[in-house]
Amino acid sequence: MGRSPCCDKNGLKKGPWTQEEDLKLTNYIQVHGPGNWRTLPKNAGMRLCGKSCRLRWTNYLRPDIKRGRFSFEEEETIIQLHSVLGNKWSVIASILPGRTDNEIKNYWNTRIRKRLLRNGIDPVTHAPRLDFLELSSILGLTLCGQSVVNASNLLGAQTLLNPQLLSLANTILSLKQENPDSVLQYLNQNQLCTTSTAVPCTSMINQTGLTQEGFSSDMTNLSYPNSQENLTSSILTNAFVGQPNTTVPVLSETPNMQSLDGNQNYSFDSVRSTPTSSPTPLHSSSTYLNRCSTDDEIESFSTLSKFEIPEGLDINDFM
DNA sequence: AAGATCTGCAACCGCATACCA
DNA sequence: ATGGTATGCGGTTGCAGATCT
Repeated sequence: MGRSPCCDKNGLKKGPWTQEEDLKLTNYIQVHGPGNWRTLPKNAGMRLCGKSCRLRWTNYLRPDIKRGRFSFEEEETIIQLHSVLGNKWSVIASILPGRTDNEIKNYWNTRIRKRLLRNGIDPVTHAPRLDFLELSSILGLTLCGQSVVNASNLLGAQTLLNPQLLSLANTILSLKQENPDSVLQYLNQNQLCTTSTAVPCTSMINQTGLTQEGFSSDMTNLSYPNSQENLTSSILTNAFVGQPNTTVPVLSETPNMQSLDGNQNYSFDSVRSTPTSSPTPLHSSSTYLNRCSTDDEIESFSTLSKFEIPEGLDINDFM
């Protein structure tokens, strides 16, 4: 079956949208509703590709889009869902109300991914990067007289994965394959993506088939008066990392590993991934070293363990 | 101060799949 | 069953503004 062009490209405007175009599209959709994107531009009196209109609407003009910074809870949720779902941005977006798949994808690629790498976590597998860790360990022994990482602890990293969250993700994925519309229905039914009234965790846990096993007793009585999305993300967050008996791998931080300028934050963005890592380079130029944003310095990563690279070690020498 | 480089994000591209005649 | 069309999705690109040298 041949692939047809999404639209007749001749004479169609491309590039950034103007205010007038936004207004036209918004007004048209308010009257006629979204959909029928192919004919929409013509009917709305615009010389734009229907695909472009759909993208503009879903990613920017839709009234239920939440703009602005991602909250810590949202960020944690994204990381945890990504560890289970991979690059299923649309599924992740369906669990984060008001966020679009494009926004989440961009946020992942520009912020989270880099931070994971900086903390020695492979953003694809979400496991510690053994190639780097082994190197770091060896060099730590050699250069500093101590081991930087405990490899046996690293092997326990997979225990961070909560089977309950995995089950939820599986359910969502299965539903999506059977009937994409049922995903939203499922999420709404189980109050996973509504912004209406808050519901105690116990309610949601029961409705989603999650048992209380693995949650602290405090968790089951929590309610989040401000927003349901916080509840959802917090539950997912805690479901993933909050297991009472989970052994979180701890990578020792060595105080003698400051850089010469006293900056304790090292960037590992230029470290090449393991073969199982993302084949896509973070950036072709790989020049993110020593660019720790204020945000990065302020924000803490409760689920991530940091490790440091021995002073004077130039990773590029081992590339 | 100015050019170079980096960053974040909107938008584009092309493939996959659903839908329909 | 087949083939054309519409839509969804994920990867990638381009560019404006920020930051660095």
